[in-house]
Amino acid sequence: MVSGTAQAIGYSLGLTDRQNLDGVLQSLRQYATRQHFRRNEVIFAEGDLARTIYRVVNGTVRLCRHTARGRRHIAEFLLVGESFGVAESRQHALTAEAVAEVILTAYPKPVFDRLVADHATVQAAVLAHMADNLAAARHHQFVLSSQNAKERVMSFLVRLATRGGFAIRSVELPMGRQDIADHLGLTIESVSRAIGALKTEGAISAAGPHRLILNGSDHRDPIAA
Amino acid sequence: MVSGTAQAIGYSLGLTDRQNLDGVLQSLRQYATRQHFRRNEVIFAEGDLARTIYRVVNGTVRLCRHTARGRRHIAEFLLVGESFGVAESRQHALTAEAVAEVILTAYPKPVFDRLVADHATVQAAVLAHMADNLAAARHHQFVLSSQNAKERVMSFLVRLATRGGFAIRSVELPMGRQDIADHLGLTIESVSRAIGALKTEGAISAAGPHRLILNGSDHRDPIAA
DNA sequence: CGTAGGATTGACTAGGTTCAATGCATGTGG
DNA sequence: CCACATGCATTGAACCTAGTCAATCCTACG
Repeated sequence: MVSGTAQAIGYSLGLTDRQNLDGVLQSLRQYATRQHFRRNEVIFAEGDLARTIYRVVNGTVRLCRHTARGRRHIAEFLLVGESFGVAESRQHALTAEAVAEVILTAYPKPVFDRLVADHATVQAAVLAHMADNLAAARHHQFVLSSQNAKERVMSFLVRLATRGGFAIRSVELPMGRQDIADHLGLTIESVSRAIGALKTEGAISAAGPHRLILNGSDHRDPIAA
Repeated sequence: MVSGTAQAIGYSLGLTDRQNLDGVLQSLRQYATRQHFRRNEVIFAEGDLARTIYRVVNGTVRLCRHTARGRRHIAEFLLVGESFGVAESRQHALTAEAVAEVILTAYPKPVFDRLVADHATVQAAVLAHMADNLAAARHHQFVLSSQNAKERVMSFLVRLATRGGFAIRSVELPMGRQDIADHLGLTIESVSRAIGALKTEGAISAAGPHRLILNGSDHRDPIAA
């Protein structure tokens, strides 16, 4: 995911930028295949054997869990340039689905695992990747446990906007309202109303349901606030 | 200097046998110190430099985050035998506090890091440890986003009871109601009412506020349910 | 056009929070 | 040994946010 920690570890070990996870995968490009998935198509399911590591070339992926009672929780969205399936030891703990049309690069896990076993710098990259995932998961824990509907939606928009680098004011929402709801622990109606409220407050503006603009430099971290 | 020493230790102790994190820490026991903290004492704070890895010898630790508005979120509790501070690259992302009197074993991080860098089996252990943490964090995401007050409390009790091994019916709650509330995203009153409701339903019984008994084999996984 | 799927809005309800009071231990000083 | 204070936990009542159920509105696409 966003590789803040990866950078830090990389520097502390005197590595170059190529030794983050992307660089590692790059070095496996001769083993890579390109895969294409349609909207809502399952990439792998919870419990499947983990044979492949993926990197998003285009589109958006959701990592989710379905309950027998029909409830669904989306643990994470993967955007362009982000990788998933790296941490799994044997089986996938979550289901991966294409939010919309998705193109992925697929790397065979055995080859990757061998690279990990043989190179300390690769191991550091994997550790950093997992540390990033853990930090993201714990941030989301905080959002879910301590924020109301409007705050959750705003946190989500800000995180989307700031993924992978510096703040951007214009946010594209590749996923539908139901996906957002299942990620934030809300209903689709509450998400809609929260977005509406943020619009009337002037915190955001809309250029269609899937394109929002964050107004003001008010994107302060709700944790610090 | 540190590097050579750590490597020598690794070899001399036959690290291949010590595949989990506990075994790894065990091999560092000559560098370990014992630390003692009182109830509510801060072990390290968010933002502190990560110099030490801890293992709980006795008592319970909470990993939490305090906001400027006075809200608090407890990401995780650490019980006897569990380790924390392993994942941190440079700074601690969370604050660690003693829930009650706590005794910890402290391992200097530089020595540990050196061991990690030099031994593939140690790296595998650290990766497994982080994968466990990530799985726990994502499970908690699910609890927070998809369950109501009673379900959250029940999930919490079941997880406490089944930590580290097989199901136990009698659960000790080392933490107070406020800690549980801040972990589950509820208020102290809702936790109290949920426990009361579970008692009248017969799902649990109480032998004092800090000792509960889980009745029935009804500890079904709410995810599968 | 007309249809279909998603998004929005409205009215009502329910579950959790808030505020406030009471209960129940433990500990301390007279 | 009792009286009181202190810190949690529990209980009660009013309120409010988000959920539920249902209708309507878009907008993209045959």
